[in-house]
Amino acid sequence: MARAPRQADIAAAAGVSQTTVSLILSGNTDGVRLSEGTRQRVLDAAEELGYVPDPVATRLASSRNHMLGVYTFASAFPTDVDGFYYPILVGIEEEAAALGQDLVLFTGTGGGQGRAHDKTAIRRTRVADGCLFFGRHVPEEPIDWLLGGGFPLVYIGRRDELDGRIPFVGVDYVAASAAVVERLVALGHRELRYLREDDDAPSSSDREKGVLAAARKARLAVRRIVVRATPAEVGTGLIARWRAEGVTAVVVEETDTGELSAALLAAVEAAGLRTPADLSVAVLGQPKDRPEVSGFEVPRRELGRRAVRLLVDQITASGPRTAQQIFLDCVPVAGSTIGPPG
Amino acid sequence: MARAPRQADIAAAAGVSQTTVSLILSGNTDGVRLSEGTRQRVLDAAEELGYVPDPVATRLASSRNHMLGVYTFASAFPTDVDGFYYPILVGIEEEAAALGQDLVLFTGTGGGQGRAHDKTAIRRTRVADGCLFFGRHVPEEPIDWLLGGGFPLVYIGRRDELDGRIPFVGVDYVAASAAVVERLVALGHRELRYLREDDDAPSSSDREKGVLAAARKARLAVRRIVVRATPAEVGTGLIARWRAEGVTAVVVEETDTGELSAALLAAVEAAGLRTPADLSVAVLGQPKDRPEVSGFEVPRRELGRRAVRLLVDQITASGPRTAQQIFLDCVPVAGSTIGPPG
DNA sequence: CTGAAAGCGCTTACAG
DNA sequence: CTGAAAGCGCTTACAG
Repeated sequence: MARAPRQADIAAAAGVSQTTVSLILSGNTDGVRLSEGTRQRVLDAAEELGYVPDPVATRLASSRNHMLGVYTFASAFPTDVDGFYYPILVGIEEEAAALGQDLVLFTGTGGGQGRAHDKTAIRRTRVADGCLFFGRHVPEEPIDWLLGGGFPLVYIGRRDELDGRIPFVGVDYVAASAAVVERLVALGHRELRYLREDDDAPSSSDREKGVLAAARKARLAVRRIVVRATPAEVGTGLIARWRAEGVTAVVVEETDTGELSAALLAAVEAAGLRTPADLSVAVLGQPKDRPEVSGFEVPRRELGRRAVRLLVDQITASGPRTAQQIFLDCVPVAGSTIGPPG
Repeated sequence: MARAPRQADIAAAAGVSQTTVSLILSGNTDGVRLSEGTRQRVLDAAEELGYVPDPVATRLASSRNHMLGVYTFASAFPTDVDGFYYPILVGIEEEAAALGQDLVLFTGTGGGQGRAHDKTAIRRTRVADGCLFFGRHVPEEPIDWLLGGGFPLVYIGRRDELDGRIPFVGVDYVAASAAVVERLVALGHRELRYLREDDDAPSSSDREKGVLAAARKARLAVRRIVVRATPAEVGTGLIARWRAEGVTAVVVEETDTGELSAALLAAVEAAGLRTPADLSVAVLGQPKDRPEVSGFEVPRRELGRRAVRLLVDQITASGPRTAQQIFLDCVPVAGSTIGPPG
């Protein structure tokens, strides 16, 4: 195959030095004056030869290649929870395109022999100018290593590992969850439950925090509010017990799989209850294809866009960067599954 | 922060040359013998200093960067037809991971001022070792340019532009469509229609070819079989006319948007007809979330996987490459919307 | 068995 | 206004 043209080839064609080609093509004309004729000759030759800068060489020499990494700890295109991550990716692509950045998807996690493999794969992200990360956990060592080396990175989702030094764009689940409980309280509910999965991701504990804060503020009995369960454990038995306890409203978390909220809604139906007449149900998030369910909408697309912007900010920032942590607000969804206690 | 250690630092610490360090660390010991003592000293020093190879430099020096480009003419993460492209991307990612390749998503098309922009953006794909393309059209000039330069590329979907020199992985719509018609004929249908969009993409004309071939072979009257229509034109009026003409079965193409098949199924229902009792309906493809519809399944995930494999083959092939064109078979979906003519 | 040297394709001082 | 040179951190012939 014919080799890709280099700056040297353009230089030969235009009768100038390779340095001049570099200066002209990179637009790096600070304090440098070049004759318009030379400029045009070089640009024409570049066009003629179909020149495309080699990003690897560019990067080695200057440390900018207009590529943003996207590191997902599982799969960038998950087959099970596609509905959840997809909008984030859409946002990332939109904003990257708008800012003239290409995206590098690191697939390294596929081979997967655990931690050791992660380490190598994560370090590979350095081929890009910076990298977006998402996943439920933070592999502290390699991330610390990247951070220590001044490598720009942004997490999607709140993270408090590494002494809060990880920049991220997260969702304000605390406020959104509290707002849902406040609405229920305003409707007159006094006995409610918060159903969550038994997994301590920040998004889960933030929701719990919001729920409890709002409950305390309304002086509700808080002791029995939080109920941890797997989707399999959610059935008519649980519903019956709650009814016996005088529960009039249930709030359930929505995770990436959406299984818990689906299980609850199914159990309520199986128990022959109507919402909100017999029981108010709100989801902390928005279940797929169920716009009638009360809760809130996570701004996923915006999450992707903001993460890209924060990352590019970091890359182009000149001074020492301070960890930036951004929270986005959720949009309340009125829905029709909550109402005054029956 | 202290600069990340380089091979030179290890060399200094171990009292050897940088070359030796490179040889030992890269395990590149073909025909080279190193004393075990030196080896151990170098490895210890590397460990001690926390050495990690710089991926950028490694790639510059070894001229392969293990990155595959993915060029979509619209958006890699489309917001409207996500269900269609997503499985292809899943397949691409899976196979890329299996082969140790990262993916570069070229987002350049977002800025979009038509052809000129395409050209630049497409040329940029050369930053990767090779590139996958998909989209309904082929921008001949830049693709020809890439091909001429020996740049490895693979299209997803059959292409016959550029004198058939474009390597691709396509779907055998001809055979799959013919098989559907053969099934209908075997059931006893003699008067059928093929409903297609008014757009001449290869995937549409291939379907038509298969339908007509099977119809001719069964000696059906072929003149009125093909009906071109937009989704908006498909309503109860059309159904009524077909009924009046004695039509007992309708075959409809499934495109990326799925609008045409959805419109037909809706019209049939609106006309108060049952399938297959009153009318047999088959879709050439598989409508989303309607597993009961008869037709065939396009192996989209496999399409992605095979495209990646073909691309990597091209990249690693040493001799002159010949254009490779691969067709994948569809999987018939029995479904329950076709039966003997009522 | 190991080192000096050239080169991957760029950028960036530094000289003219 | 433009060029020669060094350097980014590696790999890979080529000498000893």
